[in-house]
Amino acid sequence: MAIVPKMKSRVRRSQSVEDYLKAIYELTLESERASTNAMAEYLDIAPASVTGMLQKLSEEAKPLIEYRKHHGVALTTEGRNAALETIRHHRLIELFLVQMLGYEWHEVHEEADRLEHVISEQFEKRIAEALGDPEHDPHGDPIPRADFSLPDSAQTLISGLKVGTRGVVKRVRDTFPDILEYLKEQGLVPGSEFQLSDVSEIDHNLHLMVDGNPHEVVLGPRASNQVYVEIA
Amino acid sequence: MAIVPKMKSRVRRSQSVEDYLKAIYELTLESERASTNAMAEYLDIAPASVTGMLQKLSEEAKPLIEYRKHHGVALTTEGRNAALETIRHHRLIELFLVQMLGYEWHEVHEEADRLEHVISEQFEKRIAEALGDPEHDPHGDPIPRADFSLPDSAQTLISGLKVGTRGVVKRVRDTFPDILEYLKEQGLVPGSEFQLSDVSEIDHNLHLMVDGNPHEVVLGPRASNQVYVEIA
DNA sequence: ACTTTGCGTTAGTAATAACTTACATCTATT
DNA sequence: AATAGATGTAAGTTATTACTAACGCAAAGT
Repeated sequence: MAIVPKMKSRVRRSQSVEDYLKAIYELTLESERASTNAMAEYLDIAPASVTGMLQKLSEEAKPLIEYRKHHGVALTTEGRNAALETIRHHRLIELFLVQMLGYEWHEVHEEADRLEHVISEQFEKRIAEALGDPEHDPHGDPIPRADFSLPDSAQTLISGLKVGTRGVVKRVRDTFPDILEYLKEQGLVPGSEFQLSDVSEIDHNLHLMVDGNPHEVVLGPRASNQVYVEIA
Repeated sequence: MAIVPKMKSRVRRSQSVEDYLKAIYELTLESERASTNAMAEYLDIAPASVTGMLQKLSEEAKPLIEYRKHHGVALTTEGRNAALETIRHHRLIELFLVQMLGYEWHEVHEEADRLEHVISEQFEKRIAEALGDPEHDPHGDPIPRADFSLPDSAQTLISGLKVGTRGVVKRVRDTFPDILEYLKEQGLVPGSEFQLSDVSEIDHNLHLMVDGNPHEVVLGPRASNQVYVEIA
């Protein structure tokens, strides 16, 4: 019998499971653990369904998550790596769609959300190569490397800046397509330079002048918490 | 309320349903109707499962299939179009993987089988454009057009030729990956010229000389029924 | 026309992943 | 410490899509 080279043959996880892992990863960037309700809202699923899935996942032999009743959930190292692999897929696909297929910046999220679960290691490798092993996706989010390490990325939220500050947009989270579309219309994309002209203390609105856009741009808190910058 | 332009928003069919429709399409190229057992074998599924799915599908409001107990199944016009759309996806993706991502001819089938179910209309349009609205995939299979019409394709099986005939390989069905790999090794790919040197009446083996390959190539019936040619 | 036999169907079950409804528990405030 | 309101869990159901085992139909031979 021929000796077949041992492939790093990824364990096939269901689309659902991969989505749960991604959600936990994103939510535990903010706080230590992700609560059941936060998960339910993030995934647009009933809280009871989340409980069921978390129990199932945490009872497996080599658990991907660490779940404690009434005290939320966190990822194990295994789970974190699995989440990063899916996120790597997602972000590589987004860049691929923009660079190689001419998609617009704001059109790629849904497509990537479906494709990320079905592409092979080979596909991942080939688009990474074709794109020159990129470190950031079209929104400026860091693309996890194949070894699960993360490139540097902007951590300064635009909502925390002082009036008068000049800066460059580095990164816009892609959670809400409507926000993406709005920011694109206003010229607020990674690379745009701007100056913060005013901050309203009452409603936390940001007023800014974006280079190349003659009108003032107003960002509510929902939008301004998605935009990361580098101070000029 | 704003008037939203009516999108040709494809009905989302499950991966399973799309696979059933593709199978019926392929099998009804040979005979009028597809039998339950033939479907089961083609899809590698138990016959009872096939019966269940066919009943479910045929009881829908606008059925995609026409099913008669004990007498097999055929596609309705709706079903045929749905099958052709999936097949269009599959074949466009295969060509895309070869031309734009450097896949080998025989590596694309599995990847396309997964991707064909999840790409959007937009993705389909963009790769079709990028590839110049191609009419044939890397195996020479015709790519259905967006209006469900089919380009011409070779219909002459190599297994029907007389000894001494010279011809050009036009098309190799991609149902069995092992056959594909073997044919590629022997240099029998679309475009290859050959001469049929002998036909064994006993075991129906074909013996041929392929231009560029010094050795004689032998094809059993399983392989030779997958290869279509044009006579020189 | 009768029977055989293979093909197809029915019936009953399982896994996955969602749901709703009703109940339990935790936490913050009094 | 008691308790209201927020958050979480349990139980039971649904939809898909597969399975096995056992029975029924139909086409072909006698």
